[in-house]
Amino acid sequence: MAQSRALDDGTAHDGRRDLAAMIVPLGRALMAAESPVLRAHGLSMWAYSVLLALGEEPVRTQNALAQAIGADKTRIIGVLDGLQERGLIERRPDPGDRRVRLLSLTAEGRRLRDSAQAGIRERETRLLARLPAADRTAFLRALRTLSSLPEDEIIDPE
Amino acid sequence: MAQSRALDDGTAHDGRRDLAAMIVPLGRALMAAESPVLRAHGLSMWAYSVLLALGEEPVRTQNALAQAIGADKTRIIGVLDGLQERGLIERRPDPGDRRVRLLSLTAEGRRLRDSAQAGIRERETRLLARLPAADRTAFLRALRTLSSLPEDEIIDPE
DNA sequence: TATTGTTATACTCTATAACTATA
DNA sequence: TATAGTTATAGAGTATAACAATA
Repeated sequence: MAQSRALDDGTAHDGRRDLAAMIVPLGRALMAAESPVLRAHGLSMWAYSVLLALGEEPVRTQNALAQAIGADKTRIIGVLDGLQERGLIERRPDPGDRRVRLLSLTAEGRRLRDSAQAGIRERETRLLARLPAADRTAFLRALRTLSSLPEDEIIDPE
Repeated sequence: MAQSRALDDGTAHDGRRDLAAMIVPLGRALMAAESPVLRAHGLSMWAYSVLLALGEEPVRTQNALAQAIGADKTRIIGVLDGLQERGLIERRPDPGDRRVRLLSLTAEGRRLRDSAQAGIRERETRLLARLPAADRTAFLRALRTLSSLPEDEIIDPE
């Protein structure tokens, strides 16, 4: 039968592996790289995500917060409990609609988030230093473009 | 207290989010994009990974195959059973050491893999078309560089 | 009746440990 | 005894469904 691939090394087409085959393990390794920093700050991955999301913009409902970080609303309840007990976030009922919880960072939460993020960024910088400067900026620009696309357009690009 | 971030939108430093915060959801979306193609071919994500890994180079032990695709050796046994039953892979004892199983793709396995990969690549191409050509090539080059690093060097870059 | 948050349950995925067969 | 593969068990993580409070 016809052999449609010059080299049978999994790098058909333009000589690369599938995007997901490169990106997913890279993401896993990046999470593993973050983990000691987060552990030193007493934060789980989800807790750190929450701190980041609350810094981005004040969030009005827990459901909205959960969706913003790609989690189920039931998933983050324990996380919010822990952060609140440690005084890193505030969670109080909205006077206007006492069903919803207004979520915000405390000053200490902001400090901890910044400290953890600084450690993470430092490692990222060293990793990115392996790329030529031009590739690095293009990589980051492309990454920002792709990661800001709505998920639908990634799943089914036209 | 001092506000160390000009804008509190989670984009400190060089105006971007954490690498993992961009890459991990992107990887998830890419897997979601692959999933209908794989389902149409009757393949799970792990089964597809196995077909790709066997295409890259013949593998001598199941343990080595599992590690190559980032799985536990116990995790892929059911996957191999299914692929073998469908005649997509061959799995026979090594005559030299009958403990080990020699793993290889059949012609039909190769065909199925190529067909699935073609569908996946087509979607990827449309997605990457959203990037300027220069960014696209730099992105792919950088991605190949980073994803080919040993995991240790990503976790703890010097 | 609908919605927010919560709790309880079930399900999936993954890792660990125990077993067999070969060496 | 050590290793490759397999099976069985247990654990973590996640999603689904039921519940209480408020609107």
